[in-house]
Amino acid sequence: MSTTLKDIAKKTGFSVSTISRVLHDNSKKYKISEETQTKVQQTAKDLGYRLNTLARGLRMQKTYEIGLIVPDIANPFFSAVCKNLAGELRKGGYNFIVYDTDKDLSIERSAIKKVLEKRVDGLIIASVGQEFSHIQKIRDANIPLVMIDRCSDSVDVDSVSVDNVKGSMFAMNYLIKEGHTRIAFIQGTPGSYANETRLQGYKLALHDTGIAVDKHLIVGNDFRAMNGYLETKHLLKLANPPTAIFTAGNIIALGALDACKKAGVRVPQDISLVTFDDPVFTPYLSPPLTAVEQPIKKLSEMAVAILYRRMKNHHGMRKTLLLEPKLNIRSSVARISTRKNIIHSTKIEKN
Amino acid sequence: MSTTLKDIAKKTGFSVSTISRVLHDNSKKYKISEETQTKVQQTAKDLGYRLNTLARGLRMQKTYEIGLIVPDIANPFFSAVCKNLAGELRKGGYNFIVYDTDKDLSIERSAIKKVLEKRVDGLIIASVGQEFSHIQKIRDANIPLVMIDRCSDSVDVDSVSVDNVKGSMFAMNYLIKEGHTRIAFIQGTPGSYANETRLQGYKLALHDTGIAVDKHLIVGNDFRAMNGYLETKHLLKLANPPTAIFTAGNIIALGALDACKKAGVRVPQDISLVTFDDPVFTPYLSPPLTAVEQPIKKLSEMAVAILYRRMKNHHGMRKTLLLEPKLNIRSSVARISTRKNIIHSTKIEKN
DNA sequence: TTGTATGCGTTATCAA
DNA sequence: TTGATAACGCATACAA
Repeated sequence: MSTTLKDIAKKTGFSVSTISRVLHDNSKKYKISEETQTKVQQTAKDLGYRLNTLARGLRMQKTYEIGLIVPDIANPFFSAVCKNLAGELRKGGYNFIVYDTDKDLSIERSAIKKVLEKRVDGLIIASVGQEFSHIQKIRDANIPLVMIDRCSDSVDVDSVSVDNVKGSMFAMNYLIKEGHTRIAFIQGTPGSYANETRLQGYKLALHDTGIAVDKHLIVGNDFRAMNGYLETKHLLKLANPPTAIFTAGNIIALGALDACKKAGVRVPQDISLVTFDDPVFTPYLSPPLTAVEQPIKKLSEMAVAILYRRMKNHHGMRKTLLLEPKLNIRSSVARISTRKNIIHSTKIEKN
Repeated sequence: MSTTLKDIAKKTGFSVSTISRVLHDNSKKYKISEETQTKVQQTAKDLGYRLNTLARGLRMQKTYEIGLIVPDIANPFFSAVCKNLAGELRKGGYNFIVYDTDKDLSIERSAIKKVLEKRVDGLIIASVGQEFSHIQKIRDANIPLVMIDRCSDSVDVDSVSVDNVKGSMFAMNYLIKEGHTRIAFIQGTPGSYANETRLQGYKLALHDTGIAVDKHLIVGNDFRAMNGYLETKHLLKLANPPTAIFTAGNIIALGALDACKKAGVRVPQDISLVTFDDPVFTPYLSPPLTAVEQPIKKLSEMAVAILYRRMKNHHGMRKTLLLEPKLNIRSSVARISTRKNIIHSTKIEKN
């Protein structure tokens, strides 16, 4: 097996405590002679000594590990969050363990179990679904925890997330300002936090400007490209089609764009398109898409900051942060006049 | 603190071993009475007992954890690998710890150190750079290890990777078959494994078909969009510009496409474009890009399979797998005749 | 069917 | 300046 402090002790003739002190302590504290220090360090190197964090963690009741639980690490949003968190935590001397729950609540439950069994010092979680009682339980067990990309008043847990409602409203208000009134919303997975909040923003913006919500213009059922494609095709065939489409996620937008292209409908001349979420490729599409960007770096920094705070003080007040997204205006939206609107819809009807 | 076996023992009156057996053993082995079982399980639940994997790992010399070290988890390729590995390992009852080295060798070194200190049962690593002696050392320490997306004859380590050379050749041969002879290569980061192997395939394909390598057509220096943009702009201005561009990575291709669009050069009518790597968005670009797809799922499955094999047998023969990529032909390449070639280059010169 | 005792590798307390 | 010893929580060989 691997070398232990004991092995080094035997070899050098010193005691285990001495070895431990020169190897892992801020050894100066104990006034250990230069001589023994170098001797110990040398034989440690010779024997290929390697700290055993299991033993240390057990003894110290601290692992310097943070657990991260996300629904889908292949989603660019979460992989970016993951990367930023990693960098941020590294600064503080923490490592982290990632769990991908594959958007499955039962996997999420077992991930939580596993991560707690590992005695992580803290937990960052983007839960699936809208029901957070199992997360409340963790909090109640006094394990430092912060929810990200999700927040709920029904639960007493620290959280930092992006204001999806506001993001949607930014997009919608822009569309409305450009003269659009018939705006479709292609949803992601109904019931998911991201979808429901974005939908809410969509409705709110319409409501605020006195535009009636047309149920026929709210379509779709998941975050994939095919959904965007099919629903766009459907929307274009409507008797009174929308002049703009707002999609709940960028992959949906890809499908929507494709459907337009295949139907010979030009973006933005014939129809405008805006999407939530703004990964690397949106500026390079044809046309470059106007999109709602989420402040990922900020989100990660804040999550870590709040987690540290909670680790220091288990009983402080709950803290919830709502970060503001940003609308990146590019070339997928055209200003519209009533007249143009009519011409446009006539043209579409032939399709 | 949290409840331990001891606590349950005290409360129920049984010994710690009994508690341990009913809670973590395949308890039937020991013929423990139904009565005590239910009693123990009940109080375990009441007290909110949670296994401590540190203690168990220390005792059993096994952690059921696999370390994963990648250069950049925000890169769609690696985040997909990560996701697939997670699923694959979960099947076998293993968890995993991810480290993002941010393409930094010193971070990689410390990540390796950390992960070994955690006494992972195995390690999967996509190292940065081309020099693998530090990885050889891990192997020499008899820690089950498999390199992914990288392989080297200079090192005695299991590995599974994609045949980048072949991938490049697929792309190049297709271009050549379509009549192209002046084909530019926009590199990623020189010295990186991905870049060097892809470059090698580029050169080899030219060599095999008797086309001389023109050094002026090999340009670029990193995997980012700006690099693709700048170098494409430069290539288009050449006195004798290429009729096709092959980019070492998809983000480079985004920049290249953008440069063409801004210069009024049509893809594929005026210039053809092929790229290595094929994430979700390539089919949705204008035009949909012909691209080399890497077999990520297969790569992950094989990596885990080889790792398991190595965990069972420390001293088996070295195994290196080279997976075949696949060329997805879409609409970014045009057949070319000599005449068209000349017209094309004249047109470009005005730019 | 259940209990006792030991050790995994480390740190911390107390003593020398 | 260094050492002996206990404890962290668990699993297991051996006893009963």
